[in-house]
Amino acid sequence: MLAAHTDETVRGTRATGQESNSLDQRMAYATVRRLRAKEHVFCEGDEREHVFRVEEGVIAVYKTLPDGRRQIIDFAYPGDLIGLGVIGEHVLSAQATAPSKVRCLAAAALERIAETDAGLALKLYKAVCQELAATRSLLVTVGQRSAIERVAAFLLSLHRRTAPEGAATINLAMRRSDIADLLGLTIETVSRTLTKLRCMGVIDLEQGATRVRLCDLPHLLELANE
Amino acid sequence: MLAAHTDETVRGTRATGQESNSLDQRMAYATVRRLRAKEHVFCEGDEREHVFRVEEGVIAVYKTLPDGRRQIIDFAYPGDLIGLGVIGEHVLSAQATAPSKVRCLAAAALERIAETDAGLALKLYKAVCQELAATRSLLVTVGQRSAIERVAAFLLSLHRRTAPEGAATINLAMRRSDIADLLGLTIETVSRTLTKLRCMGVIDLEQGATRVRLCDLPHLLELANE
DNA sequence: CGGTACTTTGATTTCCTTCAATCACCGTGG
DNA sequence: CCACGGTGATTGAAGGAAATCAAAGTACCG
Repeated sequence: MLAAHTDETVRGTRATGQESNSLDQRMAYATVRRLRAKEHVFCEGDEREHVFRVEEGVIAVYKTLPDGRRQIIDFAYPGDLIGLGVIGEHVLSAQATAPSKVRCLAAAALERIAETDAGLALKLYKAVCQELAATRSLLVTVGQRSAIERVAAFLLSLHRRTAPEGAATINLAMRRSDIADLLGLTIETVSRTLTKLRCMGVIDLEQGATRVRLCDLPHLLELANE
Repeated sequence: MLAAHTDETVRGTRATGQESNSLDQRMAYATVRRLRAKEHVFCEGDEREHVFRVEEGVIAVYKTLPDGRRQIIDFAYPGDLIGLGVIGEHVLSAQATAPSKVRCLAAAALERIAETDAGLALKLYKAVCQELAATRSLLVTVGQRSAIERVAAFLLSLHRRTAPEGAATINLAMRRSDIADLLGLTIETVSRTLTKLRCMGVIDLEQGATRVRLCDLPHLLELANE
């Protein structure tokens, strides 16, 4: 936890607008890149030149094992930052699961500024802390929960992070295989679990399995085990 | 459960505003707390007053679910910081798995200094990035690997983080239940897997199952799948 | 339409968990 | 010194949750 090592994704800080706004300033000048579904933002081994902020869509940040198994570390939604904290090469890959837009920031410049701008450095710190909390939460889910608990927890976190206030319907914007690789399950198990939740009356699947209506949030919360 | 914080006065150093070594400076004045095996450094829900640096022993940082299941997020070894990046209350618990010593730093003071000291802020940022990388690596292990791969990966990471240069023997300094809760397995599976590794001639168990000699590192690396 | 990519559902297998018993280690006190 | 109780580790047998294998169903797009 000390020592110099590399690192990657980070969730965006809430747009405070106050304090040091070096980050926001640079955002305004950054170019936007459009991505089709399945297109990569960067790959493991790529030189790390930019930090990205998701503007639209969903970006899956993941790690692949030599034999092809894949663990998705996080889905980045609009407002989230990815690519922070890396020295040298990327150790993770990032891929759009749906058509997306990202804003590109020169990484070197950002960190050079942070060396003298405590406000910006603190902002980066907070952003990474938030990302760490999310990763820990996923670790608990994957390490301790059953399939139905994992899926319930995933739906709830998606709801919390992307649904507008009060909306009960969430847009998956990703395939079953993405959910499976996030939760450490297979696509078959994800599919079976979703149908089980539907039969229980907790959720409803709409529009060719891409949209999910959370009919019974309390029950879903209970199933997720907090 | 609240740990007694009787001996924790951090002697009054003033914020020097000096760059890179504010952290080390404060370390020098911080008091050391001794912990017995199983004693808690802090618990979920405790007010977060300090950041700790492990001086000796092993501290397990973990999260418990309402029904008692436990996921260890990380083992902190000498040199590691714990308790960073928390606002308000602790959401995790930290417990010594063996007799340990930690150095206590006032969290509020540390972060107040970071507000104007970019060097310190950047240091905190790097430390959290480091921790994030470790957590992600564990997530990949727990989400994708089989029991034998998990145990092999654990032994290797323990070796990397704690073994002196060239040493092939590692000291577990924790129970099977701690390893199980880290890897998302049961104590029985951990035990069986260790004996299987012993039968394969990859490791050797010494001193009442608390020390492990890694006889065949290349094979272990292969088993861990990178 | 026809083809592709993705999802769902079913049958079977596997790995890990659960339950249960035994064993080993260690400090204590008779 | 050794019987003892307690904690933790190991081992075995049985059961179960999810993986794997296989096939059919469904949406999408040229």
